[in-house]
Amino acid sequence: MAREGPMKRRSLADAQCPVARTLDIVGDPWTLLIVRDAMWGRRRFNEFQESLGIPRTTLTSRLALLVDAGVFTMRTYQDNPVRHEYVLTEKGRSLSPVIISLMAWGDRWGGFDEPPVELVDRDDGHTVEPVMIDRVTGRTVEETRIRMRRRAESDGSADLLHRQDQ
Amino acid sequence: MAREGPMKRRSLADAQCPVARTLDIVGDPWTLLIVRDAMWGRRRFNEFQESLGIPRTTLTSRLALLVDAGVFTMRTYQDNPVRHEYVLTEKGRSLSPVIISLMAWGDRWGGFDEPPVELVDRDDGHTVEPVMIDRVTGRTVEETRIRMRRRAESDGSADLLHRQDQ
DNA sequence: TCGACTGAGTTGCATCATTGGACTCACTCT
DNA sequence: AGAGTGAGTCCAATGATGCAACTCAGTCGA
Repeated sequence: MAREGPMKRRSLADAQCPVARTLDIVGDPWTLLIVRDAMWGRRRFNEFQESLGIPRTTLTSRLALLVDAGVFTMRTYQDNPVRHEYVLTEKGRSLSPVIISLMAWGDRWGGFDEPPVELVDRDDGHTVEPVMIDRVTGRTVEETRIRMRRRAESDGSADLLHRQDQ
Repeated sequence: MAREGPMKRRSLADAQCPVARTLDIVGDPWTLLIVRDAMWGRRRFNEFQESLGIPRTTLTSRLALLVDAGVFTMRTYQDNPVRHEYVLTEKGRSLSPVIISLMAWGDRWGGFDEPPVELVDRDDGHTVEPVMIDRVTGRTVEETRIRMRRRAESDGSADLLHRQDQ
């Protein structure tokens, strides 16, 4: 039976879930590492390529997608031959909570003896301890019993992340 | 020139970066959606499959990896035929800050008119506003000028996420 | 009691994306 | 002049993803 049309990777760009839409952009194994590297200050093709060991072809397509999605801007810093660097936009910089929570999880569960990276305040040098809290109560998200509620379609509501086992 | 050895997808399981180690587990397009679904209370194969529209083969391998990584536990709720459900472990539940920051980013940049999902406190019903702060100063991560410092190897230090353009 | 259905997969195959390696092009440095 | 560099592109091979159909052990409804 002839299959018709290409088998495209599903796109979540128009999903109703904000998590899905985000993952449509950053939900592949490389993208968030590139963003992390950019936050470390890297901005050139070869810097990313060497630091990550990512295949050049993959990096090319990844960067194109990210520029397209508005996470990076391409700035030409030299013509002839044309060379550009990739700088995070405001949209890209605001991924920092994502990166930081991934880092925190890795620190806790990654099997390190001690966290290999620490965050320090650039001004006074103290060690930053990132936590996600509820701005309203000031309590951490982990200690709050959170329920997700769907707004439109007005039907769903479910408990989030508290043990549902028996 | 004969290529030798299979061309395996690179593994970041032993990377020195906690972000990389985390992405080695959850850095594919489906995994975090499965975890999100589990936080919504889903636990059975078909619940995930229908809700996500994920191919069954992919779901099978994804769940196996996640059980293997300790993010889910498999609990048999019926023998003959054997049926199990997938429940988040403590390790899995502690991915909530990741999911929540992805959601926050999607709400802000996903092009929604209004956030389609909201988080409410299950006890008193108020709308939870998740923010990532520095526990030390209480300021948000976005307003803090953060520098990353590598611990071991003791060489690296770089600014994080503040505009490096000109 | 027979047939339809369900849940949780497995099997088969087609197509897509990622890899690793080599090649290009337009300079620049020694 | 020759080597090096930065940023890619081109290619073939392999692994991952996608779709459809099949299985197997029961359960439901008529």
